[in-house]
Amino acid sequence: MDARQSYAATSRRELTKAQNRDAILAAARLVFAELGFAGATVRDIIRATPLASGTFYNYFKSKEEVYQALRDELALAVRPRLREARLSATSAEEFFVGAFRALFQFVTETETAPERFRMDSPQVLAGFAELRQDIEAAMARGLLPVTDAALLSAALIGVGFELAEQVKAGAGAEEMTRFATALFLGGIGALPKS
Amino acid sequence: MDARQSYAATSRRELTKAQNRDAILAAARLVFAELGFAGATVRDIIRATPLASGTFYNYFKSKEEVYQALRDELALAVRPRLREARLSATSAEEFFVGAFRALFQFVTETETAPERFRMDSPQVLAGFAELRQDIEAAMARGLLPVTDAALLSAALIGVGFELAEQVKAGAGAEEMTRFATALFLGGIGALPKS
Amino acid sequence: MDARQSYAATSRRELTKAQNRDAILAAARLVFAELGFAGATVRDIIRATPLASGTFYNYFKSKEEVYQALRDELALAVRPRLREARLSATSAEEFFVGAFRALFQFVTETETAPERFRMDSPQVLAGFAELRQDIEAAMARGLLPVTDAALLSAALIGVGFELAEQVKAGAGAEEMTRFATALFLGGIGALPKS
Amino acid sequence: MDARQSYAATSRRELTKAQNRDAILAAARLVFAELGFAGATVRDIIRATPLASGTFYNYFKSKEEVYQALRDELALAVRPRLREARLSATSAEEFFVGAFRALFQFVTETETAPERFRMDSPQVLAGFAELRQDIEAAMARGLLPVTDAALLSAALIGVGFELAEQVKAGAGAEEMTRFATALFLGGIGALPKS
DNA sequence: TATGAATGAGGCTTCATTCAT
DNA sequence: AATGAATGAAGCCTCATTCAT
Repeated sequence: MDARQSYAATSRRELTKAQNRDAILAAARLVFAELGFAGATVRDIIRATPLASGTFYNYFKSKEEVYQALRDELALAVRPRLREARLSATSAEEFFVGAFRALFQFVTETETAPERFRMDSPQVLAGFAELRQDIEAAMARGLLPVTDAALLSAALIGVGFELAEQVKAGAGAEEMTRFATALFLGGIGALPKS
Repeated sequence: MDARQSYAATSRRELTKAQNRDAILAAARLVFAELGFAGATVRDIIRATPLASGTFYNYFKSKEEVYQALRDELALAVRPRLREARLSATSAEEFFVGAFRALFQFVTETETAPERFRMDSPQVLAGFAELRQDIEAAMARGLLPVTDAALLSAALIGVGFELAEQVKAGAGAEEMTRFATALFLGGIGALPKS
Repeated sequence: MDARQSYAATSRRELTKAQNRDAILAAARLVFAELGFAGATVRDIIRATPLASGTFYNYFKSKEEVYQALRDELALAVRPRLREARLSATSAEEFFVGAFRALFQFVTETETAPERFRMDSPQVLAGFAELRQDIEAAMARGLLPVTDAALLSAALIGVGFELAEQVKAGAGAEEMTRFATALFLGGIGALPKS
Repeated sequence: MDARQSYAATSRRELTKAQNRDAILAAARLVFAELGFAGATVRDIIRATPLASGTFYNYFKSKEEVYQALRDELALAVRPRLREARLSATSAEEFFVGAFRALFQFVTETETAPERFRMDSPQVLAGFAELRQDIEAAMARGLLPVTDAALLSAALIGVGFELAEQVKAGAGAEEMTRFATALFLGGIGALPKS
């Protein structure tokens, strides 16, 4: 690579740097989603990019690190949206509609969203903790009836993740939002007749 | 099996054999729960027993095989109980109480019950299919209001698994049953005040 | 096993002892012939008998030992016959006819005779050395023309083993004897027209 | 390939690659020769090189594969030479001289040539079949007297391999060629006096 | 910085052999 | 002596990571 090329090369290289990182993250998303963390190999990931195996380590120190980056990326993207929706609610209905809609829309946007994998990651657990705090706050504000916040939180998470799977499988985010909201507001009697 | 027979029929050898198999299964339960299928190694499993590495293969042909055995064992144990509870219900309340109680009691009895990982195993999927059939049948019988059975099924699964985690963490099966049932029958307004 | 049976059992056991040893040897013959020493496993051998794996070690200290026993058995059986045939020869023709016939008949009798495997075993090498001595003696006696005994010996061995394969594949011992003898006595011009 | 190109085309990297592959093949040749296929371990092979265990698998997918490569390499190298020698013969003497000389010279050149082990590989069997065809063709052309081609072929193979061992042990290729040729042309009476 | 071969720890599994019954 | 499960060394191979180019 001679001197004449170096300037152009430098800027192209910077572009490439960001692109490479993204390429690896994108590939990792797919691979982890399909095989899980332990089942996926770094080779699987780089094979899904045009890069060489060594290049992987220019961007991430280890397999563990991409995994973290990926989860952080996801959690950092959803958590504020969920938070926002819950905090701005002025009624129980708004609380549920807002939270579920934010979740399901996120799932619709991101191909490989809230995975079932590794629900014990720090970011995910932090998200759960936030949910519980928000529920407690909503109870305090009189938005939600007072009950065991931990259990209500768990129920929301269960229904949220399970219906998110339906969204991933093609169901409409709005429809899922309506269903989940109705269930939490009034139980089976309130569910949309279909 | 009376005393005279028990010695001959269950020689020390056979006893050990059964104990070893159980020891491996128990260890596998723990290890798979902690690390997932791909993350777990056969060494991890045998290290959690007093046995030697080769002994593992006297009982199971491969890591896959213990995993299957574990799955089948669990699913075969819960599925009939859940089924029975749902089929014998004569009201919506009985339907939910029966099903949730069966699940949570099973979790209480079995130390390491319904894992969150690998919900895609044949036995588990079959259990999900059964649930949906039973819901449809209950709707037909007029027990449950008519709504999207797939979604109601998903919601039940989500809440069931999530509260099962609470049970594993020490919550009472009866309390969880009451909470979940109340939620499905009447939504948040019906939840026990706590 | 009570006292009444013990006498009969004792003699039956002795019978069994010899039978077991033979059963193992017979099985080993087949297995080694098919898989070679390293490729064969003790399990392969005992699976070809009605015995249990541990029993193997009541008769042979190791896999190596059966292998030795087998080879010794074979070599001890052929070597005297070959020797006898060569020493009693009074002409070149008798020398070759006698030696080849002894070899090919032995192959016919024993299903799994002179294997191609492990030609470097002590017993086999001893047999080769004997052949060479006998050739030298025959040269000294004027039976065979004087030439390099080592090479003639090698040629005999090569032809002998190769035609023995034909015998194992179904060719007649007499026909092979005629062919080999003719070749050594007069070269291709002397071979039987066919 | 001129000097300017050679540096670029054969980078140190590529050179090493070729060298490593050769190192593995050479080691495998020795190890298989000594222990046979089943007896040899991949560890044995890499221990005979300065490489690491994993490196083996950068060059060959399995133990089977090196073995095949070795076989093919040898057979592909000798077979055409043997063929050529036999097909161009215009007399029985040329037939034998040509074929034996080609074989023994090959053995001289290649350190670890025609092994005695595993004569049943496809390539080796193909070589045997070729020999037989050539013999039949030579009979048809009147070069060789008509006799059982399979048996003559077997005898040639036996003598060829056995004397090849002598060559490997230090005997001269020409001397072995003379000996073998004389034997096939005229039997023991025609052998060189020594 | 990109490359891709080299590395070697570690995974799964087989098997000769031992040993309690 | 016969049995067959237990043992653990050792085999084959994969893979995260390093390193020379």
